[in-house]
Order: sequence, then C-alpha cells, then structure tokens
Amino acid sequence: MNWNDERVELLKKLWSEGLSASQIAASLGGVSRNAVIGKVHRLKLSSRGRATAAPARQKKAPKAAVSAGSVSKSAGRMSSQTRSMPASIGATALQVQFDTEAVAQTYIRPVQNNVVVPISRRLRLVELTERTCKWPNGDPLSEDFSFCGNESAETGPYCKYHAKLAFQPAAERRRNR
DNA sequence: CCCTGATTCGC
DNA sequence: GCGAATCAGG
Repeated sequence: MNWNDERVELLKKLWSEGLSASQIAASLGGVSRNAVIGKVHRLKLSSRGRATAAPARQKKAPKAAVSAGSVSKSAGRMSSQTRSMPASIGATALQVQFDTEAVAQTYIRPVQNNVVVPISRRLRLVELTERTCKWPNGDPLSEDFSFCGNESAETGPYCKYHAKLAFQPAAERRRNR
C-alpha cells in the first residue's frame, strides 16, 4: 500500500479528529498502526491535543546486531504478541460517519428477561479486534448501529453474556420461543 | 493484559 | 520515505 494523496488526506483528517493510530490504520486498510504513526511523524503533524504526553523521548538501548554471535533470546518478559487487526475490511466503498462524540460513549439498557444486559461499548466495525464482542446492536443500516465490544474470549466471538444468547441450548430456546 | 503514541533504524 | 521493532506510559 502506498500513500497516495487520497489516503494521506484521510489520514490527516482522521488524525485531526482524534482517532487513534490503530483506528486510522483499520480505516485505511492495508497498513499497520505503526505505519500510520510513522507517516504522521513524517508529515510533521504530530501532537494533537494530548493523547499520550510527550515527556522527553530518550534514546533506546541499541539493538545488538546478531550476525555470527550466539546471542540467544532473553528469557525475560518479551511478551509475544500475535497481533493482527482485521486486515481486510470492506471499507473501500463504505462511507463511515465519524461521530467522535458518540463513539466512546456507553449506555445501559434496563433489563431483558430479568437479566441485566451488560454495558455496551458501542464500537464501530473498524474498532473491533480479535477479542471484542462482535454482537451487533441495532440496525446495521442505521447511524445508531454499533457492536457490543466487551470482552470476547478465545472461546468465541462474543462476550460471556452474548455468547449465552448466541449459543442457547436447543431445549431452552424452544422453551423461550 | 489490553491499549496508546514515540523513536530508531534497516531497508 | 517507509514501517517493524522497540520503548515508554496508561
């Protein structure tokens, strides 16, 4: 993916609107959040408001080049992250409305069948990750549409609560119907 | 652990 | 110029 004017423009727009690098990366598609951040820096349009304070970045430990040595991986805390964003979302023709105000809001639904419905994070499609609940709220065609976005688990695409709704036992489903 | 942005540096 | 790896902080 290369940075044509269109993509750069969108990048600038989203960045100025306060979206996070990962969100922008997801929106653009085909790039990592690092790529976005790197681009942002090169464009010299860094700080916007205050995301993460920029105290005073200091040098980092030089990375020892491994050529013929027998340096082994440290047994330390280098966490292994198998990160991977959606990578391919059909956002090409999708005109997403960026209502920054409404994005991070949460709301509470009273009850449903005597059970409290968890607070939804109301995430947009591009904000879903491998471990956010993908239970849809509302009409996908509506501006109001959102995803639950809570936990998720390695056991499935939904949070604990929605998993129960989704994978309801046949017997119980029949009864509730 | 999840996430954020910031920086470095090999390509 | 690009962006993965890394760092630092919440």
